[in-house]
Parts: sequence; C-alpha cells; structure tokens
Amino acid sequence: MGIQKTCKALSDRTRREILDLLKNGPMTAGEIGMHFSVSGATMSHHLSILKEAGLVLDVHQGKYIYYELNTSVVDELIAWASRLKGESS
Amino acid sequence: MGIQKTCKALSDRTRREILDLLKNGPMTAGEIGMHFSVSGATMSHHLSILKEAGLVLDVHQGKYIYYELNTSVVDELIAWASRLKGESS
DNA sequence: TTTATATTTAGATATATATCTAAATATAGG
DNA sequence: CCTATATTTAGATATATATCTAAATATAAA
Repeated sequence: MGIQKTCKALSDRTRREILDLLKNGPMTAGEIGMHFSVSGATMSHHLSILKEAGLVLDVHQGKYIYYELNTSVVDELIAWASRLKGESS
Repeated sequence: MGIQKTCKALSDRTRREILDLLKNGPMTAGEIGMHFSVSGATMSHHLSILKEAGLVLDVHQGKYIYYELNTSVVDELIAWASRLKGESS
C-alpha cells in the first residue's frame, strides 16, 4: 500500500491495461492473461505487484483465482493528486 | 506527455517530493536541490523527467531556471484514475 | 573578456524490473 | 491416489533507472 507502491504499479503499461480490463468485473488470472502476449509467469508477476499495491483483490474460488479492481486505492491516488493541486479531495 | 510518462515520473519518491515542494510556488533548480541530498546532476535528471512528463514547466530567468507545477497534467492523471472507476471525471 | 555561479550533459556503475523457461504448489475430478 | 488444469515460485537475463563525478554550457557581473 501507499502512494509509492501505487505509482510503481501504475508505471507499467501492461498493469494499467489489466486494471482497464477489470473495470468490466472480476476475471481469473488465466482470462486476464489471454488478453496479453506474455507468459503466465509474467502475468502472475504483474498481478502480484497490483495486489501488493492494493489495486486489485484476489478471490480464491476452487481451481481459479479471481482478480477484481479495488477502487479504494484508486481513490487514494486521486486524493493524493488532488492535494498536489491544493484541493481537499 | 501521456499517462505512461506521468506514472513513470511519479513512481520515484524524490520526484513526488519535488512536486510537493512546488505546491508552494515556483522554485529554481538550486533551491529545489537544497531540500534533497542528491547531486545537482541527479536533481537535473529528475527535473528533466518531470518536465518530459509535463508535470512541471520551466521558466528561464537570467541565470536561473524556475520550475513550477503544471496542474493540467495532474488533472489528466485524475481523469484517468476516475475513468478506472467508471466515472466521467 | 575573465571570473563566478547555475544548470545540464556525458559517461560510468549499481540496483531494479520485466521477461522467459522450468519447476513447484493447489485444487478438481476420476 | 493419479492426472489434468490453474497459478505461482525460482532462477536467469537483458533492459531501464537512479546515482555519482567530471566536463560542458549559459548567463551575470566585474
């Protein structure tokens, strides 16, 4: 958590695109991976960074792990950026 | 410009702190540098990345270069984050 | 023009990161 | 238990980045 991890997580294009995908609702790691031309291991790496940053939550469901967007951390980013402009939120 | 350069620029702690300093108004590269324990060359590097991202503007004034926060790029970041949540702005 | 100050650029280096393949772990179903 | 599928972890590698010192550029002032 924290703005450091949030910004680092967002500094990679693939990870931002993962978040864009998750706007439409939770997806399994495999489903997410199908949208990108990277190995499963690389996808797992990106997901773990997004999870560490709190930008996604993971829900274990049987054989699958569903990932979903965590908007509260997005709100924290917006709040940080707003303060830069001297605004309360 | 673009969200890629913006996020990369924000992914470094020193650069975020520079932006925080600039909330109080424009400062010269030297003044900014005095707040950090890095060389002038390193400070110049950070300022160039912030400038490339459009997060700061530079105003040459005689022997000095004043840097100031460019809030319009901060607005673009906020807009991008808001769209992640499915909001218009 | 010469000297001093402000800032950037060049070149080097150590650390961080994105990626891969191969192996390990977890769960489901026969 | 055994096999198949989903995902992660381990280890390797190439690129990117943050930092430094030294040199270059720009402007001001003597």
